[in-house]
Amino acid sequence: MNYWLMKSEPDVYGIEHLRKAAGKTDTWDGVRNYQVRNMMRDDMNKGDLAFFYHSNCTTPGIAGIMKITRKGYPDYTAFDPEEKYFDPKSDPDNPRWYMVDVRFVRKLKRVITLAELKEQSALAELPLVRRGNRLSIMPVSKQQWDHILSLE
DNA sequence: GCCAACGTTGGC
DNA sequence: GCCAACGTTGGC
Repeated sequence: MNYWLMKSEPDVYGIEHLRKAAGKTDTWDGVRNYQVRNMMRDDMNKGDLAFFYHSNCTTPGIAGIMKITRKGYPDYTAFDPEEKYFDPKSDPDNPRWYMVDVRFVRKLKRVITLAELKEQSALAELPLVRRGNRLSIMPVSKQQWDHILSLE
């Protein structure tokens, strides 16, 4: 089983949106980055756990935990011209973009802030805290996962 | 709102 | 295949 960190802007889609979704489950769609696409398509599996990270907001940080409930499958929002993330180059017969399904597990007792994560030498290798990193989904090692939870 | 960093696009 | 221009991300 793998661990992940997944970013979203809470003004657009935060952990409360997921908590209130039907079945507390939703699609993680709209990813239009090849590196992240590859991870969703090849490496994310049903049963994996992921941190829900709030980005581009007043206090960026980890807000909760979710579970992957469906492994990577074609992101159908890419096929719909009405969708914000429509991509005419993604062919339903040869999809360019993938998504996964996620289910709310719980909120953390408090948001573990980016500033705090940056102070942790144990997390120095986490892409999130590395300069210039732009991955919206990244792998988290078991050691990093446990360390982050110990901060809660 | 600024801007550094980085990915993508497209002309050549 | 190079690389300048452009667009996006996301912290601050």
